[in-house]
Amino acid sequence: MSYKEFLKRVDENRVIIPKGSFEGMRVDCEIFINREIEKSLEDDSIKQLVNVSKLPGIVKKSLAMPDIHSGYGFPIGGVAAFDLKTGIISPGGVGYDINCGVRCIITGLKRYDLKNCIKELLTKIFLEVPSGIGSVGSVKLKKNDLKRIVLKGAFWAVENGFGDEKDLESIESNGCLEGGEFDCISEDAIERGISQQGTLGSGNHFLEIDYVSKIYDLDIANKFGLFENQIVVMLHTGSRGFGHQICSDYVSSFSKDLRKKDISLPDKQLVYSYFNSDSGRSYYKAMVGAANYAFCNREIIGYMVKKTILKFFGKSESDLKIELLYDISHNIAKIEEYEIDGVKRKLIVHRKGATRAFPKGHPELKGIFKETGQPVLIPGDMLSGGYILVGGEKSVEESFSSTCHGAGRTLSRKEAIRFSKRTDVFEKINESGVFVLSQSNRTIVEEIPQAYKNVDDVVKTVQDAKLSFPVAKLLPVGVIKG
DNA sequence: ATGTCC
Repeated sequence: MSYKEFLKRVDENRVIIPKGSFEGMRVDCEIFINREIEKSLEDDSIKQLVNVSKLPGIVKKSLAMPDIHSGYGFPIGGVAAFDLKTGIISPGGVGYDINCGVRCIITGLKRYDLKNCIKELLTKIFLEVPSGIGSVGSVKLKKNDLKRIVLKGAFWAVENGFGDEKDLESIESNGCLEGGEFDCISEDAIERGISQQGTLGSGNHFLEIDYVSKIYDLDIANKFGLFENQIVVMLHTGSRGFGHQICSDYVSSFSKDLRKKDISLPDKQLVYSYFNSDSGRSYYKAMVGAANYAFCNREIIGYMVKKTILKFFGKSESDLKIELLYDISHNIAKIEEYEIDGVKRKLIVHRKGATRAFPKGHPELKGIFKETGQPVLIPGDMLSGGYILVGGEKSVEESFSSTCHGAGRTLSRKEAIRFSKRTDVFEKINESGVFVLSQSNRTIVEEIPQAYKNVDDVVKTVQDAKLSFPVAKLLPVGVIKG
């Protein structure tokens, strides 16, 4: 049986699976996807989306963005909101890399300035920022430091000289979620977290030097300080082994609890606990701790990148104008309020491989972002670069204020490795003119451009659906793949 | 994503 047969196209950018198509569905499923990307939609990710629609307390719809692909329990690219009083919270709805996200740093440099020194500069950054699986050592933490990071997020970096205070207003939730609790985090997680702060990690994590290849909205680009041929840095990482251990601890404890209560699941990976329960609240507090760890991680790495570039050119901060544009989360569950059928309700919104995208005027946005909408940072594959978007006017009502997070995979990691055995994947990279560095060839092979959807098609869908719209397109010059 | 299988 194919899940695809149950898809009904409602407009050029959306398909639904109506409630009732499968037993146990509590709400409709809805995927923002145009006809072009629908061709690469896999049955397994639709099945996962349907499974999510069966979970207790789900509100409105089980949603997915055009970059949907198969994940642990929940699909990546999925958005699911649950009632705070009657609904659940699920580690699989957040992902193993809690608060994985993207940071964009803008500079006063132009493409031309790096023409003859990109390899040298990127190599310096590669030596400065630890990357690769199990990478350690960029900041020495004591247990009390970790405790404070869990509470304070990116602010810890600022108060310890690894960040700038003015950065905080350009980080989603100011770089700190409230309610992190150290006591809800295992000794194993603490042990892993202590050594990994300020490291990039592996897999799809990266640090990229791009140039602005196109401006779509001149007014917003001006407000953001973006201009054509400008050099910007995009970095993508999360909470490393710390968040991973927290996710895996709660997956196993929730799984035991559910077995004890004899509750059957549509998929054993779809473990959950009621938000309004001791175990549910405990996961939430630990998840917030990991989210704060990730905010701190990106702040520290951003600071190291800035220092390295300044030293490389022998210039001062004011000369090179290196500033944080924005820092977003795309693996997180957040408490947000929405009006549902005329009634205001508090929900726990799970965004797994989906980005918050508040439109201009949203009460939570401050300063310049109130006028422009929230910046949304979208990486593509390592050769295609990515986009800077802003939240669009339909996001709040249509998608719990969410949009896509990237290109989305078409090949699993295993499939990418298999593909690489019969194709010379390095040829394409070498011919591209993009300088790629990695600790591991395996990472490159898993992350080949052929393993990803076309990011332009993904962005076109969310733009046409008015969930977010493009401000600038970025193209890579040099890439560090973890 | 991940001390890529305690």
